[in-house]
Amino acid sequence: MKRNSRLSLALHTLSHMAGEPHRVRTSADIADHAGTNPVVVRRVLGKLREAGLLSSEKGHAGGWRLAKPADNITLADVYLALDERLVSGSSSDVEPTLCSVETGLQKRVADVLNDIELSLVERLRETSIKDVHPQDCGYCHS
Amino acid sequence: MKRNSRLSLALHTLSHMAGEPHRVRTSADIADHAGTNPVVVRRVLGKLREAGLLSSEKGHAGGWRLAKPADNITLADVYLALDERLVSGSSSDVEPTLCSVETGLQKRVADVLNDIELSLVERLRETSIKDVHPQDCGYCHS
DNA sequence: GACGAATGCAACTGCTATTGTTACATACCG
DNA sequence: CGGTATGTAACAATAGCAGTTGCATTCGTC
Repeated sequence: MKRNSRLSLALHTLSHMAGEPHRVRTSADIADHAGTNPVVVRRVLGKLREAGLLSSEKGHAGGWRLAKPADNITLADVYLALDERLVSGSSSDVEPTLCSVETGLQKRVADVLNDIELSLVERLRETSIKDVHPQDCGYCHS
Repeated sequence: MKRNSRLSLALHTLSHMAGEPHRVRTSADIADHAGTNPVVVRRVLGKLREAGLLSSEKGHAGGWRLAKPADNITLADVYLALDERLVSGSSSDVEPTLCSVETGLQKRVADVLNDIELSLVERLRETSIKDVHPQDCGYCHS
């Protein structure tokens, strides 16, 4: 696949599910549609389940389903569920070997990047999974 | 270094330069302060020079300098100069093997991510390098 | 209870991007 | 000319991630 594949795969799958919320999908089905592997699907979707966005069931008639209404799942939920930190790296990785000017500056740069990160999340919160799903999708009986 | 090192290094260096705009710095100096390698510095700063944010001079008294006033360089300029595309991957990488429903959905997801990317750049345009530099920096005679 | 079908999970393999490093050509200034 | 800087190419080392295989577990159905 390509860059940003986790986020892309998650959005793709969720948007697909938004069309037919009651249908249960297996990771094999999802993997086929997304052009990837069932295990990869389970890895990504597992994170979404931990965040309460999806529910999964084992066994014969098992599979994946939305755990909340599609218009109640925002892109921010997905983004945060995947532990994506696009702008700012994980915090508290300051290198103590630098002089005081540098550590101050590094902290300032990190603060700025954190602000950007927060803005990004706020922006993501404005769009829901339902918004992602094509309005004129003739294949779904939503 | 860590994640987002290019952007981090660029902001760090530019913010440092914003304090003393006239001082010429060698890539060795910058590398020392940033805890990395002169060649890495030249790689990253080269991109910024291509974008017209920095100027460099070879030879004995050479080095790097701001090419524009610090308050005229925004984070968006830096971000775009580095060819960073955090949210949306490079466009037009659709896989033609999928059915029409999937390609439509993929295009929709890509469109949404592109919108987010644009929002991010707009947000970045609101902050300048001068804003990043600490206001109370006693080491700089700005 | 046995069997099939699904998730859950761990381990391993490649691939790719990025950083770090070395080496060398080039340019500028005294 | 010599010293000092950038510019650039080539390579090694690393890290993250997709992909894959294998197996345990769980649930429904026969």
